Amino acid sequence: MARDGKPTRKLILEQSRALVLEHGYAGTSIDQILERTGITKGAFFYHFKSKSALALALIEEFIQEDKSHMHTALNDTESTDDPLESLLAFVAWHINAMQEMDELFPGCLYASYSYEPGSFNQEINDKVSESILKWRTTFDGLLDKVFEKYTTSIKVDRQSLSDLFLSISEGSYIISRTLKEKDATVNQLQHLNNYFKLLFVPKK
Amino acid sequence: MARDGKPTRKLILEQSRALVLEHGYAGTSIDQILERTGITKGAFFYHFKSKSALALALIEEFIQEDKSHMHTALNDTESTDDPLESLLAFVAWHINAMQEMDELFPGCLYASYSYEPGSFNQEINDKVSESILKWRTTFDGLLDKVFEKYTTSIKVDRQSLSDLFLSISEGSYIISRTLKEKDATVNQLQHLNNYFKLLFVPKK
DNA sequence: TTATTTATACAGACTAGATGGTATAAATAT
DNA sequence: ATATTTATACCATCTAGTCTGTATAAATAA
Repeated sequence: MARDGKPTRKLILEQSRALVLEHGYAGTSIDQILERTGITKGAFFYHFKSKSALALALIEEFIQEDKSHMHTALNDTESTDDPLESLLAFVAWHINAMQEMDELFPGCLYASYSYEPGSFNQEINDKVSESILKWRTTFDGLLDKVFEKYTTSIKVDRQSLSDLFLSISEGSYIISRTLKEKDATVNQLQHLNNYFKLLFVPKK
Repeated sequence: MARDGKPTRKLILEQSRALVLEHGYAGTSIDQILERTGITKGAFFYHFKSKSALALALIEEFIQEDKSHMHTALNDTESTDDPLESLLAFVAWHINAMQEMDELFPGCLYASYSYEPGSFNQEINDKVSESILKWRTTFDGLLDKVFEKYTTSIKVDRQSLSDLFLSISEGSYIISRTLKEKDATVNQLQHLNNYFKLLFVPKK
């Protein structure tokens, strides 16, 4: 056959993601990508038929990784008896993952894309929405189990509780980026677990 | 004297902000701005000597508005005796402001700029950082007073507590934008106040 | 074995249009 | 009379995307 193109494709995706997170998608030119990767235009357009095809591949890869982490976290933290323990462990899993990173978190493509939706087609924007919703439904599942055995110490809005993890995560990424504070996300998510601990009390 | 240019400048800033929040800064061309405002290139470059001068003006105007809201909120909510009440009222002020909007919140320029820092010069990026820090120090002030009269029901990290408002706000904006759910921010911030209520207990 | 084919992977010049920005002269408003 | 705005032509550079050609390596056939 021919030489293996996978490393090249991987290199393009890696460097493109980094560039997009620093300049935005529209602010990232193909020439910049070529410079950063050391490949040529021919190679780039062999792997991606257009810039928007790259945008799609970037978000699809990011979504894959995101889902993968989510499932790993779910599997690693499902407790047999106590659903609150599972919930706290799930959040703690992500806290731990963040803590183990030795560099600043490079940023979330959902947020990046969401602040320039006009640069993308419907398909891409829909994928971002779906991914956000996936987080909501995942927490819905975890919280439903908690509410079977626990009640809340004060009255709260049940629905929006499912979005709090993503809210805090995304918000903390922005703080972390602008202030270049690596531990921002870890600290912020810890408060989410504090909230859960204070909020839920065993039924009866 | 001569005719007044202020309305034109205001129009440029208004429409540019909207465009930047939808396409990003790099994704917004001057031609797009001309089309949207109905003015000509001559008029644009009469008011802004370059595109980056517009970027600076946009963030400066946004920062002004942000500070103005912050001060109004502080003044409207300073309670004489109870610092916890002030804190809760300060958050509630923003919840209320969000609730009174009849359209979807168009987005935060801090977040927009922070996801394409490579498009801006140091001066602009520094202004964004400063603005984020301003929120931190503001909450530091409010929380310091709370900690004089209250203690926490569980052990928490005091420092990062000052960033939680901005974290939740920024994160909820992203959710609100992608899912086009107007009330996301209101609901998320309510959980912050819930947390504060549960966390703080009067000293002795 | 060796020559040839074939599919894949890449190189780099080239193009048409977009981009930010300039220049200029006339028109418009106060 | 002066600041503002229009209208339009223009420029250098950047942009995404195309094109033709070439290198690679495995499969095939002699």
